[in-house]
Amino acid sequence: MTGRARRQQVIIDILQRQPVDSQEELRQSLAGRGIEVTQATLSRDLRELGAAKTPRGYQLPSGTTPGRSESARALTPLARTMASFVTDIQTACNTIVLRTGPGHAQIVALEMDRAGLVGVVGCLAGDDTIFVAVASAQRAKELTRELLGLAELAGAGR
Amino acid sequence: MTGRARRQQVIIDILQRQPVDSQEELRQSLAGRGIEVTQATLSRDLRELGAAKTPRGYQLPSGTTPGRSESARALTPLARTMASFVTDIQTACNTIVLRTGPGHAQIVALEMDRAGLVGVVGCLAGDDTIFVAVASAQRAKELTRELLGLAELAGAGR
DNA sequence: GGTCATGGTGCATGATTATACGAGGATTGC
DNA sequence: GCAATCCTCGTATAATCATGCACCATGACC
Repeated sequence: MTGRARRQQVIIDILQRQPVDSQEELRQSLAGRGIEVTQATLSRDLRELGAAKTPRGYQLPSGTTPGRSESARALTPLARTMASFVTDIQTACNTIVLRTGPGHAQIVALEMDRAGLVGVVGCLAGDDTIFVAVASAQRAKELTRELLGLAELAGAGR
Repeated sequence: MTGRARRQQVIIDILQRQPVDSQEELRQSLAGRGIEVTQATLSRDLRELGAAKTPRGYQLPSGTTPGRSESARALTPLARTMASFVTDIQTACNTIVLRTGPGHAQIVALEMDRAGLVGVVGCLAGDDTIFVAVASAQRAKELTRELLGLAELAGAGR
């Protein structure tokens, strides 16, 4: 009985790393980390966390932070840039769209290019928007989660 | 008489006015406005709109706007701009690409942003080209048709 | 210790949402 | 016209989620 708080912390971590489309899927991910609970408990946890079920999986409300536990990666230039300028990230099939403040898209795109993110086919930046073409929809999903983390946005829309 | 687009506009309107906790509740609100459909249809509509089910009811993704209340759809700024500057429209999966005369892309993209088209995740304009990322390939198709109409291009794309 | 209140959980089940399938209408090409 | 196609939607049902209830553990209090 490691505790509810800890479990919810792990749930946050999982949701930020990978797309989760159902509570059953989440249950299995938790089991993989040695935490076994029923779907009913997850239903309660997700409500308490304020998680939303979107067509692209469960999303945490913005402001939810991962327990610095495992996500403690030193801040890369990309992370700093993203956290500073990116205001929103959305996925659509195999394309990721990032929004920034006016005039900042170029800077962010430059850093993304330098970072050499796996699966990224190319970036195209305007004034406040960046399109990222990704090799596959699947990879786009994953990448979006990662980028949301870097940008410290936690949840996508609203 | 494509009730679908109209219905989705009404759904957006309802979701922005009052909390809706279930599709059944939404169904009743729609019925109150004279639109009668089944829960299955709403499930599809909500997915296309990208709506998320949160502990506080259904939420629309940021950027979704109420859209012209159908009646005022006569000659919008978007329609005028599109008809004036857009020379070609093509769809690729979930991305729509519009071509304009040299230097006109920015103007058109600006109007598209203002229009708050349903399903549009973001626009990016160069000099004579505009990329539009759409939430789904399905929605991209529909939107392309609508845009072709606005641009008075008949069957340009495809 | 005994009793009570509180919080967290599983189980079973009700409520809600998603989807496979097919019908009906519109459009296109012949 | 007629067949082929594409859309949209309802029906039926599967899949998923929420919750009433009971149980157990813990801690406060007598």
